Amino acid sequence: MVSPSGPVKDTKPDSAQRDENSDTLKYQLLGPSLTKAGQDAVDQQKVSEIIYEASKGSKFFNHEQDRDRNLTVKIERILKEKAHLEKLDLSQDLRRADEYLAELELTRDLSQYVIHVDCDAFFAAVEELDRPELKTVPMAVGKGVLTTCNYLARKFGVRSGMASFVAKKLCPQLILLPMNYDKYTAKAKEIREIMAQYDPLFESASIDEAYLNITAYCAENELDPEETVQRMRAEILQTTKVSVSAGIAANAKIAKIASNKNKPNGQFRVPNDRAAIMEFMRELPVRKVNGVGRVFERELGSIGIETCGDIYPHRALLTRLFGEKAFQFLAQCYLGLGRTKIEPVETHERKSVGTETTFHEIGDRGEIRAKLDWVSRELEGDLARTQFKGRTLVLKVKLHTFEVLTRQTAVSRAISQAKDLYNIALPMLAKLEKEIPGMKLRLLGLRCTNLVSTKKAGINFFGAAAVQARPISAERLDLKAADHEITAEEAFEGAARQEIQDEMNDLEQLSQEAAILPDATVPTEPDPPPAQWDCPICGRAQTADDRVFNDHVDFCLSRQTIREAIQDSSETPEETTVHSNRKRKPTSQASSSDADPRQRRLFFH
DNA sequence: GCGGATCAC
DNA sequence: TATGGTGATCCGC
Repeated sequence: MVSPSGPVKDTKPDSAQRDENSDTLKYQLLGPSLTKAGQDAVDQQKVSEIIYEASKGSKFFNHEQDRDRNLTVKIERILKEKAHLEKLDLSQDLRRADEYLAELELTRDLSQYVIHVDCDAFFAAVEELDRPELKTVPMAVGKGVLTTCNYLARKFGVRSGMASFVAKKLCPQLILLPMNYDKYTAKAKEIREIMAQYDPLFESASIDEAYLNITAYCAENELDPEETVQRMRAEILQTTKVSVSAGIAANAKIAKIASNKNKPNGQFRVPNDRAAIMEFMRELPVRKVNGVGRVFERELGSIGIETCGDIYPHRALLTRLFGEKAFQFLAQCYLGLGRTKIEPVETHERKSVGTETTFHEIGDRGEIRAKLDWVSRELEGDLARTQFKGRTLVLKVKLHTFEVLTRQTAVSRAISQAKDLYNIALPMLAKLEKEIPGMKLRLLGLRCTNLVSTKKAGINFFGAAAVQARPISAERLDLKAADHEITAEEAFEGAARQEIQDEMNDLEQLSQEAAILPDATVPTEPDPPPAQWDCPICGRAQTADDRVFNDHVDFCLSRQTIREAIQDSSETPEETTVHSNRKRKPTSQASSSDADPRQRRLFFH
């Protein structure tokens, strides 16, 4: 935690500097969804005061204050660097920037009609369908933190992402409803069925958002994009009783921005015309662009970039101040470029599976282990559902101060069982406890990365569905070259190997079905000796050296697995008990693609 | 490759 | 009294 020695005296901070940046902090506390719709008629000044007063002195508040101070320091560095750069000869940087802009311009594609469809206050709207009387009162969905609120609630300054007790301060009569995720999923499905008629390859960006390419539909039906979208929105409203808003543009980035223009129950089009697009972007606050959050907004603002049009005069500085990726992202913002390729989300390759849970502050080591046990089992279930194993395990903790730490361990073999997850995670946890005496947690999470698919290999190798299996299969086959095409022979070998692996896994799973996690819930474990830890599997004392220790645990795990597999192989029932569609967790799919500032997407045609 | 940070929803 | 869960990417080391 950076603690600047005393309040920062800055020559020209964001706006006005009062008592220790309370302005920027208050702005920070307003939350991330400030730029969303429905806030125009709200007295932000008053709202921020109320939030500030409600939060003051809490641990959350103190953490936000720390972050705010750190950002102020970082911005100071940026400003100093900028002043330094301006004394130099930047003609090289300027030329490079202009070359890149020219190169980007060549990729501009105005031939497609892309739309972004966004349900209006979706969760709240679905609840209002069941209970129409809620339409006339301010209402929000979510416990602890709000996920959505209706437009009446927004009039009070209530927003998604806000702590509910703060929302109650802003609007004491606010009705709070618990989430009904299954209900929202069902309604989302109805809406998607309609959207599929307009673009069968549409892309779900989240439960309540989608991108469609309606170019073909417009041509076939001899309709304007605007008429098409009117028709689709009317159809959705009529048959599902949910209103949606839409943006129409030449690419996904602008369509997304446009869908917020006439919310709720409206649509907005930016014509497929270069001049119109450039003009639209020129006055657009950078914060409206997907990928620019509160932090980047402040950083950009500090050097005088508030709208996308402001990017151009600063183009020579951007790479040095924010990095290559950020420059490329901003260049696309200035030009109004974005992807035109819309594809089903299933074609995306998943990169991680994780679970985390927040609880009341816990300092007791036994209780923390019980939480780890629970999270391990949750993750096992999620991995079974998604059909993955992981070769890297990431432990995440949030301290009682709201500070977040992660630790990861690479495992030589892919794991998915609660017992393995727990056993790999425990040493990481123990090490943290050693590093942070008296550690108190408010969150614990586990995530698997470096995924390996456990889907049956069979048809995927030869059938049309091969697209999904390819990248992972390549890894499974130990192919070194990423772009290596899989031959039928290799595929067969891979499939055969997979069969064996699956069998092993099944045996493993069966053998552990009755087994309780070893030492999983030992209530009070004495502190490990300062220089050594006990291996969670064999119990032998090991050194404190990370690598040696982890290697040993890994070794123990694989040995144990083999032993159990042999023991149990005499009695192998037919079927493995797979955790089939158990409780469904709100796994909002990753919203895809044009979301990251540092991610560049070029589209050649 | 690891850990911190940012971002979206 | 009290501030979420899932997934992704980028940066600096």
